[in-house]
Amino acid sequence: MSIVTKKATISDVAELAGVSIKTVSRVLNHEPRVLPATRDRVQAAMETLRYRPNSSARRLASNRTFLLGLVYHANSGYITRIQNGVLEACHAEHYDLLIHPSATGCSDLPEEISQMISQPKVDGLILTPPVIHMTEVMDVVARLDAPYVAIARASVEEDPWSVGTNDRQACRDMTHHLVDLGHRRIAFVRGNPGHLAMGNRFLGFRDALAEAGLEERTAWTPTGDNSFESGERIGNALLALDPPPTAIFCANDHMAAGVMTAAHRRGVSIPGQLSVVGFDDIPMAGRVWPPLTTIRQPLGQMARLAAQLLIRRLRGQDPGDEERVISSQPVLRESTGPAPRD
Amino acid sequence: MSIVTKKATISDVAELAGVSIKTVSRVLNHEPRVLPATRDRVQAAMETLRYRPNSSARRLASNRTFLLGLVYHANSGYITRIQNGVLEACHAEHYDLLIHPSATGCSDLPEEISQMISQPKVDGLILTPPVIHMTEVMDVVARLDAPYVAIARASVEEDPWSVGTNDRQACRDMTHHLVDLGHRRIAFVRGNPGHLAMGNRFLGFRDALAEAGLEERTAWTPTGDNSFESGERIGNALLALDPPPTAIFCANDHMAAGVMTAAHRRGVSIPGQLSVVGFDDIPMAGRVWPPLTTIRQPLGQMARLAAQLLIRRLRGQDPGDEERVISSQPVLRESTGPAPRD
DNA sequence: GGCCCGCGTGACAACGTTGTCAACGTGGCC
DNA sequence: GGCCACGTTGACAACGTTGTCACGCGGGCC
Repeated sequence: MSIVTKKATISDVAELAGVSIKTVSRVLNHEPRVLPATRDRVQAAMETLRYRPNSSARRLASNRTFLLGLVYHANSGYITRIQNGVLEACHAEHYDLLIHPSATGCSDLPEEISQMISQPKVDGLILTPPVIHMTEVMDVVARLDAPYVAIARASVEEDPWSVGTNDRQACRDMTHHLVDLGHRRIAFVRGNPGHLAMGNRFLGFRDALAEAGLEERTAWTPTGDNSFESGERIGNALLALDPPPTAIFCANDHMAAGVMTAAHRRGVSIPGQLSVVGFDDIPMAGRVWPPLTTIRQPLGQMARLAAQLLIRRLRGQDPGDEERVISSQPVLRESTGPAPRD
Repeated sequence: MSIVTKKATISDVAELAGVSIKTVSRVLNHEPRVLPATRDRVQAAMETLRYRPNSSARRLASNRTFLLGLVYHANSGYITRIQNGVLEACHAEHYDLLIHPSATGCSDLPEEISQMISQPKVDGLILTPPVIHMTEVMDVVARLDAPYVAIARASVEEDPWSVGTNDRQACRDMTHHLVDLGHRRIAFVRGNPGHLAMGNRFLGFRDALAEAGLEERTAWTPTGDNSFESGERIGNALLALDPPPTAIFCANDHMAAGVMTAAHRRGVSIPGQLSVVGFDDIPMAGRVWPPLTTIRQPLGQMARLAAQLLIRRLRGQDPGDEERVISSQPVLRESTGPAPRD
């Protein structure tokens, strides 16, 4: 028995199984025209020799890379969950993942993407906000006819190669929940204007406001930039109003955390004097004080589905009729409560 | 002028530059024996044709992958910063990154790593805690003689292919800071026992305690598992003691956040009645209430250095004499203050 | 019975680079 | 002047797979 076994190659397998190299290749690639008996013999031989296909050779010969590219903004904060979801799907389909963060103000992103596709370094791209809202990027993708799937683009209806969530409906429901708790002075901190899913969240808020017969005031719908800092700044401004809102709904959790910090600094008690709501359910949401009521965006599921869709696309299949909108669910914690009596 | 230009290949460049394919290859790989004039001509030709080397062909011919593998635990929470640091270094050296999360209880990690190396899918591995503390994993790595660099292994001295931080010294300093604030009843929440860097943090705490002439009590040095939940549980237990500690130093920020939540629930004011300190400076640390005093672990820098080291290793070079211990720095925020008078 | 078609298989040429080795020219040294 | 060493270059064969096409064989159809 040999201690050092040289790496088995496809022709070793072919020889042992008594077939040609090509037939082994067919088995490897699950091609249909192979006799079951032959297939078994080949598979047994692969097992015996512990054969693993050489990915570099496959890449060169097939002109594919078996890699998906994940393009995201370097400090998005959500990336871990997305990445994990994508990896699950990749693993199941024997793809690997190449990750490509884009730094802020990195003007060469289109060029870099162009190279990833045409080099080729990846077979397809998974695009996340805010990258999907950068027109230069989407132009390049379209020009190269690069296979992609977008996560959390504005509307899933317009682009069959995208997955999203029901931002609008979820925010409408949550707003009604606040109304039911007795709140009448409800503020909404809007997110980054370029980010279309954020726009949908605001629309859901307005839907509910209109349905509840509440007036929408400009002073109560300020716009942040999705950051904690903007939340803190805007929270301060809102709480300085007279009368101040009794509930502040933020388009994401980071801004909600900022609002909570502003409230704490001003000695405003949560939820006694002020209810705060976020969106996303980032890991931090349940770990701040008080635990934040929010809406859980199923990023992991969305990402997994996105990767599956992309692989379908790479195989030349249809998007399929699977639901591409995955519901976000309310998570009621302790940052919300009945409206204070005036 | 052609709209659709077929992808330029190395022989196109060779033809245009009037040299052989091999010479172009030499220029591409920065081999020394090329006349400057020739080099310039080739580079000009590459520029003209917008030539990009085909990574699949390079991989096959050179038996390298130009990929580094990042192995980490799926819900480590620190991964984003590490990943970004690694990517910076990769980008500079024209490497790409393959990420490989390991789920809890995934017993096949050794097998998967073995395949990554021998397939080959990656040229080398960057290993992070807790993976570096799994003996089965490290056995496989050693057996395959796989090039790797470890991040935050126990001691950098023992393994030249590792980077770390000064956990012990930083914790010693922070403990002295608490003593200077007048604290005498200081608890320390220890981290996951298998995680050696966590052990060093505790040692630093003990150093300072001894230096300050304070007694170490078993009841005040409980052990958690690095999670928020364990921090909350242990915080509750510590605050139920009589007398309770006036300061709680946690081996990481997640547990510190748990302790803060326990304190809030019991109506214990921070920092009025209790000072809380963490370690890591995760993004959340500055965004909880009150903002957490902690120690910033330079994960990004460590990761960048790790990737650079790995690439050196892949080139057959020495580790070099660059400092492989990057200092963690105290970050004084609002969760710490003078000890309450009894 | 001849024809055609489809299934299972194999021979052979790609794929675009890098590694090996040999060839060439130039200059220094005996 | 002949020889060797060295710096520069090229011809050619790898690298391990997949794509293309052709082949043989059996069965159904007229």
